[in-house]
Amino acid sequence: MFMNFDSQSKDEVQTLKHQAKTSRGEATRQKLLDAAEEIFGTKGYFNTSVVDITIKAEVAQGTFYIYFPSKINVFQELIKELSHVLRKEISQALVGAGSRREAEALGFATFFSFIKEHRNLYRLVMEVQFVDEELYKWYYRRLAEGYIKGLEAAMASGEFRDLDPEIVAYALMGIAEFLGMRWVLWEKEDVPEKALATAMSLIMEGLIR
Amino acid sequence: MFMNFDSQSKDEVQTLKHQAKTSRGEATRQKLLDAAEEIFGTKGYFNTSVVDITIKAEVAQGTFYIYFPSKINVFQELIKELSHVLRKEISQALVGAGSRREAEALGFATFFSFIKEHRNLYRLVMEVQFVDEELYKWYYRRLAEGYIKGLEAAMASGEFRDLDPEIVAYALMGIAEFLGMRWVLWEKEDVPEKALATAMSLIMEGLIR
Amino acid sequence: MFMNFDSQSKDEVQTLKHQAKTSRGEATRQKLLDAAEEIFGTKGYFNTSVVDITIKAEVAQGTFYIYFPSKINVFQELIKELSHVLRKEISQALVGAGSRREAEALGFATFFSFIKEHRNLYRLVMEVQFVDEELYKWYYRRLAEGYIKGLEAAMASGEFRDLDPEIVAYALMGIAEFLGMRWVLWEKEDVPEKALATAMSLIMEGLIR
Amino acid sequence: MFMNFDSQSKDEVQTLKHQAKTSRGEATRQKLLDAAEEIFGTKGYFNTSVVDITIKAEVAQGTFYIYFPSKINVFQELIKELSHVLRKEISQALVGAGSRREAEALGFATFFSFIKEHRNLYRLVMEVQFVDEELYKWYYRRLAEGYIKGLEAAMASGEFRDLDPEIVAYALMGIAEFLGMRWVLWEKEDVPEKALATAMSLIMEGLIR
DNA sequence: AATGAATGAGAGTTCATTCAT
DNA sequence: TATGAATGAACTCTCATTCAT
Repeated sequence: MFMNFDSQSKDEVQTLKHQAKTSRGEATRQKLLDAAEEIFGTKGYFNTSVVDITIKAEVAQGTFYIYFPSKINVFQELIKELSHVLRKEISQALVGAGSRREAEALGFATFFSFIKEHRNLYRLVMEVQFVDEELYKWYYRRLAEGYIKGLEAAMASGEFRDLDPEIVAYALMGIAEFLGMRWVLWEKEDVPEKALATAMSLIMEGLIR
Repeated sequence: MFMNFDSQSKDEVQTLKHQAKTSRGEATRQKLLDAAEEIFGTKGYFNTSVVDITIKAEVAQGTFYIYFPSKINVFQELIKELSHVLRKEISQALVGAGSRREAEALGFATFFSFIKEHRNLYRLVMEVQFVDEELYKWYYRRLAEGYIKGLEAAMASGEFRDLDPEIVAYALMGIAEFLGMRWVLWEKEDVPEKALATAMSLIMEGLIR
Repeated sequence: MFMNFDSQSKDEVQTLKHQAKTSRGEATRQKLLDAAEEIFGTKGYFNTSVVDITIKAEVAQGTFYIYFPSKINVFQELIKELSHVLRKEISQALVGAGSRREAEALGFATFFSFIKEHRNLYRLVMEVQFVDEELYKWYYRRLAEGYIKGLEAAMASGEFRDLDPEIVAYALMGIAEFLGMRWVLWEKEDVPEKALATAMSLIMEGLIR
Repeated sequence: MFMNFDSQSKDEVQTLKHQAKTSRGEATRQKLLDAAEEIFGTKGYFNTSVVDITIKAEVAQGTFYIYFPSKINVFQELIKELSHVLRKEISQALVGAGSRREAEALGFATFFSFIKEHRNLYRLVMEVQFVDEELYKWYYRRLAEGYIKGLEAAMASGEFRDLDPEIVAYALMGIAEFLGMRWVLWEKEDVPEKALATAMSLIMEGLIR
């Protein structure tokens, strides 16, 4: 299902406020983004103050507002980037998939390693709904799109049964998120092979014709 | 899997601060809880202020602290109650289930109608992790327990294949939450029959021996 | 011209935020208003901070916002009250005027003694245009109304020549303000008899038929 | 009274910080002054930020401080220039005046056309008192001086009655400002002929012997 | 001469909580 | 039991000014 994942869709993250004009500026901007990612991810959006971010980034408070018009703006930017990178990584991972089954497994595995890598930031996704509801829906719809395309193709080719691809997509995202939450976010370890295998066998029976 | 859901487990909600002694007091306390449920659910924990709650409840600011020691405390209480009621409703729904399949479907359906009923409050669950991480894990572990018991029984009886019940439990919860999010919370309507059927057919193939 | 000054017009100053419910609250509110009058009047709107006001009023910062929704709001309230009191004082002063000439002189004198009394606050009027342009025009239009009515009556009765009353009203207000500025605000003393007499003789020749 | 208006008085505007040495520098300086005039005039001193000015002038923030030591300094410079130009225009206008009456009318008319031309900037005068009280008094005293000289001459020659020239000067300035405010600043049009005529007839009766 | 990044003090405002009645 | 006034720390954001290039 991950196969036709949109790799080339253009949801470029826009820098609304400031495209740093010097390399020094660009470095500062990046420091702020990194700091924001870490602290937002650790404490959540509402428990994070702009001061926290600037302290972590080792710049003055005012500097923050040179690069971002508001606290919510960095947050949105991070979520958009998260969405972008996640989908890119998945679509790249699927390139080399030989069989369907392999593709499915690769998709799950990539997702798990992604949230392991971006553990902190990933927790934020669930908080987005309280910060910016539209962005929240956007995130999941975007993610679902990739699944849906892959599912449609598999159904068209006859490999998968005919089921409503959107419903299946949300079910699959749910499985991925919950296994990721339970083993990656809580246990801070890789999702065990067994979990992956179990999930695969669970779904495949239902999908493969 | 919902079958042996613990209906009698004792996670009694404790009122740390105040067990209202008069009926007038009890009424006030309930007004505050109702107001909190509505506003927390609508705006989220961090966007809600204690004043909001007292205004909605039509009492003075100070009254809040007669019944609850802090803002976070009401929140925790609501989540605990949510957890309690949800699990109770599910276990009750499963009582009359004849076959396994029916039990599964009933479990899903009950969950969906529950979050439809408590739409606002339910969104909160995702915010819990940023308010009280332990409570967050407690919530899902508790919910998972019910699933696990049911699954173990079904596996023991030979109806379900032998799979790790915890893994399957989290997968099932993920499916339920995501379909609920997509069709109940976003669409504000019942999860369509089709979604339920799709989910069932998807899973059952993988589960039933 | 001051004669028919509207004494009964109802431009009651509304307390938008808070009608203090206890006498203690009312006292605090008044302390804040007094402090605001003094400090705004001394340093101007923009040079005054809310902290300045609360320090002067000997209350905590937050207390300010119990009684006023914002800094600009107290300011507006003060200006409205200023307008109200000024016009009331003038109209009351004119009650006992026997002749026209006396009425004119009384009007000027009352105005001068008013701005002497409210020296600080009065300077604010000129700053209003940068804070709330509409309020600024409202203030002068309201003041002009009183003049206009008196002038119209005097013209109708034949005592004054027929001139455009609005033009004359603004001319008279200009004279009053500038003499007040020069001798009351700058010199911090009464406008000398001489100035009053000079102004009167200057105008009367032009007005009296 | 406008007649002997000091055209040659030396209140040269000093650039404390920087007398631009190159023509390029001079151009930049002028761009900043123009931008400051426009923005100060539109939004007032306190609502204007240095950044606003530099953006309007299309230069970098730092550039501002090459030419002006501080925000307040440009403001003062603009007010001084305003004072200078206003008085120069009036005195030039009076050169060709044949009779007294004509001179008076010309003075008023010039003032009105001046504030129409410099509408935005002129509003600033009223804000000066909160920015730099001394400058404020200086402005009006300087303006009054011109009036006073003219009045004294007219009184000496016997055309005008003997009245305190300073008092009359402030009265005249008051009339001019208020008619200007009401019809030029608020209505954004010329002071109507009628207003001018009314003002003239009002005053002349009182002045002419 | 000019740029634009950086600073940090201070602004207005909110709000969980406590206190006095 | 209930009220509503009071607190003060913390928050987001602005801005005059300085610095490095």
